[in-house]
Amino acid sequence: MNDQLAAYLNRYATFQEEELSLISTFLTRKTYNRREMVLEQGKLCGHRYFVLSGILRIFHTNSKGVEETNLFAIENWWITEYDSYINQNPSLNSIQAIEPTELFALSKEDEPKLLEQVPKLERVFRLIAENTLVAQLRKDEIYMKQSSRERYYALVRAIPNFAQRVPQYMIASYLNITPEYLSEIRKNPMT
Amino acid sequence: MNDQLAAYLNRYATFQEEELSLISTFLTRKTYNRREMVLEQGKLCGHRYFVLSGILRIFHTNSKGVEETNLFAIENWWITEYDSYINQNPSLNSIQAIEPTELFALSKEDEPKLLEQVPKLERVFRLIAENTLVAQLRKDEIYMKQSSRERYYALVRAIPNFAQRVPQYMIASYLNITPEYLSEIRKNPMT
DNA sequence: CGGTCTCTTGACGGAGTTCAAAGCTAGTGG
DNA sequence: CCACTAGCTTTGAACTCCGTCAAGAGACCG
Repeated sequence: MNDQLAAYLNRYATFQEEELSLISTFLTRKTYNRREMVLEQGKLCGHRYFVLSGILRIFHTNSKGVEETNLFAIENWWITEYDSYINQNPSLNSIQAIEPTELFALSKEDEPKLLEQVPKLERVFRLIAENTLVAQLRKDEIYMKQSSRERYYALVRAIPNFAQRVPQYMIASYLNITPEYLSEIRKNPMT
Repeated sequence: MNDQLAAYLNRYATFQEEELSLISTFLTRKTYNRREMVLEQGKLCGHRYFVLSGILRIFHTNSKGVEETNLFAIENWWITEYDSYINQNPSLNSIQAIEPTELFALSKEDEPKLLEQVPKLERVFRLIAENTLVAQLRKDEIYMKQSSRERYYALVRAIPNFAQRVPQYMIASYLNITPEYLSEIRKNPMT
């Protein structure tokens, strides 16, 4: 079992070496290049992903042909296109590697088998979902009630180097502002 | 066991009558009047709630003394102040009944005991958490990328009678617009 | 019925958008 | 290893959505 994932899982429950090895057999390690697609808009999302290194983004192209970035995932995050993965609807979003990215993939078909063999993971996956929900609710509060400038600096403070690793137009879309206005914000940090 | 909750749980897994009765013993049924507080801002949130009838809202009073409503919960929703419940931080939000409301409460201390006695619920709670996350992500997409007018009508369409059951200033806050502007939107439905 | 809470109206201002064009940068191929 | 080019970022002017403030009109409760 990969050390990084083992350390991650042990934050949620205590796993024996054999359990970790067993879990490994259900995971596929994959590598993506810069800008490579992990999932295409319109397809079914059949996997959950655990990011080992790099950055993924979830986005779609809207009716005007403009990309809208909804989520990022960095190291040590589980991510998937939840609606498509859970309800097996065609995915409204694509998933793309921004940097060269390494990840583990767990398939939708394997998930129930894995949970049967390692029931402890049922709880771990619940806790992950709940923590993701708390993070999303926190994002909500920040993005609903704060100004664009505050949202930008909240993001920059939260993740060091993020602004250097991700193109500005993706950050602008995630923050729900235009690239032009983000450019202005960066020019005058503290009006 | 209450029929309504039994029907709800059976959507996620198959439960025997004895299991349902056992679950019942962990739940406390409570009734709240219009405008009564279920949880006060600043306290620890020690329960999850399943709404049988009525409406709850999660809100807080900001530094300017203005109420900000973050979430509503109607019939057949589980709700709690997630950050406080999960991480046992003092709650940043209050929970309040908008209408006379009936609910079941499950306490934080009882939850592990219940899950031990009915392990099947581990999976059910995971699915509930994941569905709540999907709903929240969907809200995010709508509220980040659509205009105030579109957000309002999306909400009205999604939940029949909602605008009649909830005061406008709470809806305005939830939609992140001023009551004044919501009033104008309602005056000119389709500019 | 009286008072408080809620909703509406209107004038004004500012944060953020749109559009168009120019300036950079970083991959790509020669 | 350099030059080209496509894509990204910056600039600026005009415009618009929506917030703020203040005052009035309903509506609901005891």
